[in-house]
Amino acid sequence: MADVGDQRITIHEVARRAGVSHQTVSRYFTRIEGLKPATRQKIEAVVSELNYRPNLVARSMRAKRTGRLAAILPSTPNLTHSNLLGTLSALAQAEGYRLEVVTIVGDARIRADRVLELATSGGFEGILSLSPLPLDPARSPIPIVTTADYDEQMHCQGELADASVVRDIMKHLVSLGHQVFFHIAGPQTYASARSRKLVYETTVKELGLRSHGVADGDWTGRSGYDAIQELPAASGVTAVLAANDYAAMGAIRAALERGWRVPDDISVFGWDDFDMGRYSTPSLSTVAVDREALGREAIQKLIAAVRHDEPPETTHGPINRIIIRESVGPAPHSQRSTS
Amino acid sequence: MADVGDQRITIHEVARRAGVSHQTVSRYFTRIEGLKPATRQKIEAVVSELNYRPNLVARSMRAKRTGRLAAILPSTPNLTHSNLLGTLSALAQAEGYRLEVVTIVGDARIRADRVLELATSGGFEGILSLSPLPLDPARSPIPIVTTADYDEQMHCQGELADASVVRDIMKHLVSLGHQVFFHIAGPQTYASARSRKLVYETTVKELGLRSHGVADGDWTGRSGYDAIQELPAASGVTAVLAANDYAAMGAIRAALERGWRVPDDISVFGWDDFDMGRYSTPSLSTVAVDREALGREAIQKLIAAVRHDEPPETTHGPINRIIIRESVGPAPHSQRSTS
DNA sequence: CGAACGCTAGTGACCGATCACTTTTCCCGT
DNA sequence: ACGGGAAAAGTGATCGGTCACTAGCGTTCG
Repeated sequence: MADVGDQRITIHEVARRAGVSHQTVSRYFTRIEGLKPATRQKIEAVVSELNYRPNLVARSMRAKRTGRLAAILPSTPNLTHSNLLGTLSALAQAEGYRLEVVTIVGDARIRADRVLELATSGGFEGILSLSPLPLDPARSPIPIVTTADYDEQMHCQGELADASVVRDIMKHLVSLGHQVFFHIAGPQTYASARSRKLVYETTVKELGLRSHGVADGDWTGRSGYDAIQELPAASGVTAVLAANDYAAMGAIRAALERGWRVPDDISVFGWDDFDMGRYSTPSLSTVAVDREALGREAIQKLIAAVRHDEPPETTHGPINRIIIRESVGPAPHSQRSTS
Repeated sequence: MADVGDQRITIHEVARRAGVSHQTVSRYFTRIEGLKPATRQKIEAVVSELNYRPNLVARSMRAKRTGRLAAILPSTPNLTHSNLLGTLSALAQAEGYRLEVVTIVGDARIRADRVLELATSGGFEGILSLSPLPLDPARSPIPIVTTADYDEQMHCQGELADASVVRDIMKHLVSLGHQVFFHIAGPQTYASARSRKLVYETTVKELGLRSHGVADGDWTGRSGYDAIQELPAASGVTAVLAANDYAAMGAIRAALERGWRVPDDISVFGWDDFDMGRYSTPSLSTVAVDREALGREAIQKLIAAVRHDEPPETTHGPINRIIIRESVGPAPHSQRSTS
């Protein structure tokens, strides 16, 4: 048994047993080169015998540099974040940082509090938030970057990308003969949800389309289901744009239950390209978001901020890619006419 | 405007400005009572003016007690963990601990390494793992508890619960006239996947059923899709048990594409009760897992270990609940041997 | 009235690492 | 053989808090 009596092994204990000074042991862990082979061997033996590992808390207190970044995830499961996290982690690692992914549960105020706590805790050098935060970054002693997907400011420029896709979708639907539209929105606390709604409404006006309006949703299947179920029978809606794939799934279910065929009577678009959408019947038309590109950009921005470097110029290609699957088709010829 | 020149504000600076000793400021943050109102007010004023918050790294170095627990999530999206995390967080908070949820990406070895690093970092008092870890808990200086869902040892006793559900499902299918079964398994690194497979095979023998065997899956929709697509046309399989809902969705898709009606020609069972399963067509028969109960139990066990208390006796009710939806029906051209 | 006690506040050591600086050792050229 | 300089190793201070102990002061009670 290595450690006896609940006593944590310290660098001094290792130094004592190896017959060297504590500083030499410290060097062993920070700059491997610059030690005589004999010395290194002595230390190595003791370290592996005691199974010693430096106390990172103590290290980071003295050294200031912890080499750790935190990625804040929302607790809502509306993100396919697995790939994204892998990418982020790898990128951070390549730059010499470790990425710790932290999920914070609770309402907006609690989450902002906890993030501020993380920021002032001294444990991290920078924070990357993947969810909206009602937080003034100036109150934080370390850089906080919000991903482009949710960042207000970035959306002023990123809006074009988002906008063009929503417009593209609607134009495509128009070319298939659709004329009456319906939008199931996401929570308006999310900039991305706000943006999609805004562009939807703008495009309706711009192209002179008819819209049955916008339903308030919350990303869930139920919200999509309810929205369609409450649609008047004579609304004439033939094209539905849902805020994400869950809502779209619910919408399709409700439509089928009302006896509307999808896509023969009504077309449905989702957003996010969740795994399940490919395998459901009908399979889901959706928008694949290149979250990797967004994440890459965000973490590069963060690392630059941590290092007090100039932020890298943002050069991303197309972020959103439209995927047409079975849930979208031509508008029914028989005009189920007006309200 | 608060902090000037990148200089972190320390407790001494606060003490100086408030005209008290650093220890008094420390008391202000640890034990609010025991300060004269006048003193407290002076400190409060300075604290809010400077926007000071204690450095948690320094605090936990001296105090040893960090009050923080880490919950390790797998990066695979096969868990509906949102509710669970809320529950865990609340329970921990009630016991005076803060729960930090950490997602670790990478293969098993990397993840074990990172967990060990977290354990020895001094930042946490205990670790709760929601994914399998190839790690010897004895190597960790702090308690590591794995949730019942994945823990080898617990499964020896928890197996009954799991087993009875798989058996119940199969018995139900038999009562509907099904005789030829097929199992799409999950990764065998997961104890839960192993257990389901084991019980499947046992029950096949026990009830004298015919089985087309077990396909190796990885929780994904694709693995379910491929498994069904590769099924020989004359296999005679009429009942499929998938390891989770994703695989089940893929299986249904493949079946439909081969011209098999679900559930008229073939019945499919999932596992996990994901949101989408309720809204897909056909809706998915599945098993709802009371992860909250599992999580509650696990975190209580962890906190007991951290405090060197006796572990609480495990008293959970039924964990798994079978949900029958449209994807399951009577066997085709029924030669029912029913009850 | 004084000793005992409780409450509030202060002093200096200490947690376990690294940093800055100093001392010792080693190697090499003349 | 020796001086010089680089490489290796050591010494003590330090990061920002809390802990253990002590000092001052007002209140209570014998």
